Amino acid sequence: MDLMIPLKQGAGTPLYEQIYEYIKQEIRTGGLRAAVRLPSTRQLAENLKVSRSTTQLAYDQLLAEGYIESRPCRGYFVCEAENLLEISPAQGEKREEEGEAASPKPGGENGPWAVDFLPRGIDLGSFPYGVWRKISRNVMVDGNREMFLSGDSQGERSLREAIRDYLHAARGVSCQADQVVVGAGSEYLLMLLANVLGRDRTVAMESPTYKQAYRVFDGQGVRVLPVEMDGRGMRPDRLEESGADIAYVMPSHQFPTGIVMPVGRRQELLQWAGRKKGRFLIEDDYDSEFRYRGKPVPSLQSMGMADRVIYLGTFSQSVAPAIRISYMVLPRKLVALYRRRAGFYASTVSRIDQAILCEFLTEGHFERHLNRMRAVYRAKHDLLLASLKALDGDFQMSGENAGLHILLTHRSLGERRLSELAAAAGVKVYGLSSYFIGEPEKGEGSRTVILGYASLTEEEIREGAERLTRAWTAVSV
Amino acid sequence: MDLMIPLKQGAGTPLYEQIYEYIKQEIRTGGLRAAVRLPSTRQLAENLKVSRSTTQLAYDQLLAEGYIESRPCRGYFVCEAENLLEISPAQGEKREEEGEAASPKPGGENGPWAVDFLPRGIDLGSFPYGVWRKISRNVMVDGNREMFLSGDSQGERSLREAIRDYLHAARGVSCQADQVVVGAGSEYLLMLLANVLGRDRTVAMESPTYKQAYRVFDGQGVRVLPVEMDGRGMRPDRLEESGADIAYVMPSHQFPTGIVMPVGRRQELLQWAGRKKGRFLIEDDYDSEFRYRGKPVPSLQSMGMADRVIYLGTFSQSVAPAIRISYMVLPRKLVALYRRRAGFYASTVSRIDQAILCEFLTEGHFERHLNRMRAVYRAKHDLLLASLKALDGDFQMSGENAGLHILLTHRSLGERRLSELAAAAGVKVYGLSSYFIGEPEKGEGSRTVILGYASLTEEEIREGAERLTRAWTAVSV
DNA sequence: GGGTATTTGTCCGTATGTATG
DNA sequence: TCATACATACGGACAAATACC
Repeated sequence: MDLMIPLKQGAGTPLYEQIYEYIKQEIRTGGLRAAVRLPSTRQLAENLKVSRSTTQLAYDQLLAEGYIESRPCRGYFVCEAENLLEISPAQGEKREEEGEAASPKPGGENGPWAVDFLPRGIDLGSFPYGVWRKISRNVMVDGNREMFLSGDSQGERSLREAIRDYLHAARGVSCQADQVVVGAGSEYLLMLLANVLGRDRTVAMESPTYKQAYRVFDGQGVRVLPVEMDGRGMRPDRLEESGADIAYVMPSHQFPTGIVMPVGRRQELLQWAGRKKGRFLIEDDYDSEFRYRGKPVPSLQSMGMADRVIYLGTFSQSVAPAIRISYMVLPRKLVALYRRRAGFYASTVSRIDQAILCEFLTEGHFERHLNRMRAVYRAKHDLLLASLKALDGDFQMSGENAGLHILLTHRSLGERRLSELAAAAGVKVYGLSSYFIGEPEKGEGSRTVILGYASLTEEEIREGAERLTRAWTAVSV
Repeated sequence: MDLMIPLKQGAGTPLYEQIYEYIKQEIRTGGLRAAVRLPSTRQLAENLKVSRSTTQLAYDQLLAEGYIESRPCRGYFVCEAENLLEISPAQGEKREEEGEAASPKPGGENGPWAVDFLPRGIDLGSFPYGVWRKISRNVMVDGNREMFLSGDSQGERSLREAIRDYLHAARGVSCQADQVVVGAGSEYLLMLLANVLGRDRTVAMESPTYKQAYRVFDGQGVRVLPVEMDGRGMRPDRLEESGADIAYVMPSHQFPTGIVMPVGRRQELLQWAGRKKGRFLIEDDYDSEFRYRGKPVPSLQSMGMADRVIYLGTFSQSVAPAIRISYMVLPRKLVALYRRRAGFYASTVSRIDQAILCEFLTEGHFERHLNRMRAVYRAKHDLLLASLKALDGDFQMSGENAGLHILLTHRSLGERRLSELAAAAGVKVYGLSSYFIGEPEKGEGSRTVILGYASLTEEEIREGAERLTRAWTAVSV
């Protein structure tokens, strides 16, 4: 006997009921004739990958309703079913439920610091643990055993489609799922890119920039050149002069300066890319999810010339760092090259995790989560700015419309001195200089510190701001 | 036979588990020697004053893990258990739950093939889904919110320690946790290695070999040279001639040839490595977990000169491909270099997944799983060999003491012809030639096909062997 | 030496405890 | 508190092997 019963875990109806319904139908429709022996509870349980008592429950119910009879030590047998009345319940639907929960929770320790304004932190207090756990449970039900087999090297199709949909809706990025590559972190994807584009390349980077990206390129043996920025981002003239054929930029919210590249500059960059064969822009759209003011900035990739832009995004910042799932969108013409040069690398992300994230996206949890986080971060952001009001005279603030950190530039004191003063007050702030590549900055950059606030509680922000105000005003005077 | 097993009712551990543990220890310590008959379930039940199903459950578990075998109507007998894994954690055993169940089950589709002897497959039928799910639930409880933050870039400390313990116990590898690097797949770790060792290197590889490793090195811009093998593995004289400074080898069970490198050859390789500064051996210990006969082969890393050996292992094969967690053990002196050149890469494995795997290891589930899988694979292996008996005259078999595939070399027909004949019979077999790097083989290698059996059911193996026998004997005559 | 009682692995239905939401 | 699902434990029925008469 081999009953193939399609089971769906977490689908409203309990497992035993699905089994019960299935067998009942089989008996009624004659698929199972009288006196036929059903599979034993053990057999069936093993076939269906459920516990024995689940099949037991189903059989019990069938037993109670007279569909089957039990002969101890022999098995369950289908009854003569002549007078089984067909009660078809009108349409009794039940069960829906959604099951949500979770509310903000304070974070943890800050090491030796009273307050640590760590950049690129994240607030996990509002993370929907419950939802994540629930999805993860659903993903791992036995019906999904193939989850444990190896999957698509480019990332699960369903996840890539979900990412495409999200990017299209939220960032205007236009692409197909086959252009999306999923990997364990942006750094890994950049390594792949080095493979795909080849190492005899020169990458232009903003300075200061996201140092990790620089390190990856450098570690991969790719030449890296810093290219001068102005208030609108990377300067196209300097880029042209540099001789680079790839430019790594963060147009929507440059890290760490927070500069938002205006449309005009974007178009200049795109023109640069289009002028010669083999030129590409790598658009790192890190933390574009968090804008508090002004119209959302369209992505470079969405401004035409999509065949020159490699779009890079991550869920480390927007979902949770531990998740370690990032993605890139390759231009059509690079997809084939990717397949040839890097397509043989098995996906670095667990298929299970991909499935969890996919459901998180498609069921709308991600959107809800982003909205929630935007509100949370905005509150912190506003609070920090308000709490630092007293520093207005001596400092210039920037990067304050988006992102998860702000920059403070003092009119005279250097970042070293600022950090020391802050440290003496038990507060850790970060100098800008460590983000420069090439020669360190002499001007404003050398008098600038970064304050990340994402991982701090409101209380910590207040306290940190207060301490900083005290520490920095005492000297400035 | 009179086993006096001290049982404690209501002591946390279930009765059947106490029985199981007791007998397992007896077998391991030699108190119960091979071929000895155990008391029958009834006898033992009566002696211990428990139900028969209690003793039954205990025996079932021992059976699944290969400690004992059952001969119907005659009794249970202790197996030859030379290479049963024993990970003895230094001290404090705890052990809570155990919860195991499930036995081999058919997989899914084979595409257009009736039977597909895919190499490097895996049988997930016996995977302890329940345990994995449960652990995963435990890991994600609210107390563990920091699981969602980013963790150690080298891999979670606790996991690295668990891996060290396992390697020490099972493979004799001696190292500290800080030498262990965890990453999303061996390929990724090889990419890191290219970073650490530098790209102006020449890597010697066996041919045929694991093609993915070759592709990674090649893609990373590292020179790769095939070095001739003989029946004992890579030839040291040819290695010396080649001018390579790194040798990638699979001593314990070369893929795909299945050659086990004898101790003498190992020492020659170690000597080669020691002769010049900067030379390293990369020991890929892929599938070393699965040996069926003969004494377990010690790892290269454990033979002294550990400072010249980079040990590489994975859980993709032994746990599940989707898990995507691999590890490498760096020589002490490379650790600092790793930190400098690749330490800034955030870990590519989700912290959550690491925690799950860690508990899977430390709670002994991995050990049990491996023992069970060894029993499962050995049964398939024996079945395949027995089913192919008729081919003995025309074929030579090799690689039959370990691993998850065997090699068949025909006395005259080429692999192309062999594959075609098999395909005509609806069976997919794999030619050896695609595993060669450099010029393709002319001799035996060109008449050899690979049959992987891990992912096949016993029924499929029987059927596949039958079809192959028909297909190949018809022509040979 | 051939039939029979016993032993044995195996399969079975059943009952109860426990964790979770 | 209840529904669901899983874990543990019990003992009966049966066919094949074996021991015994």
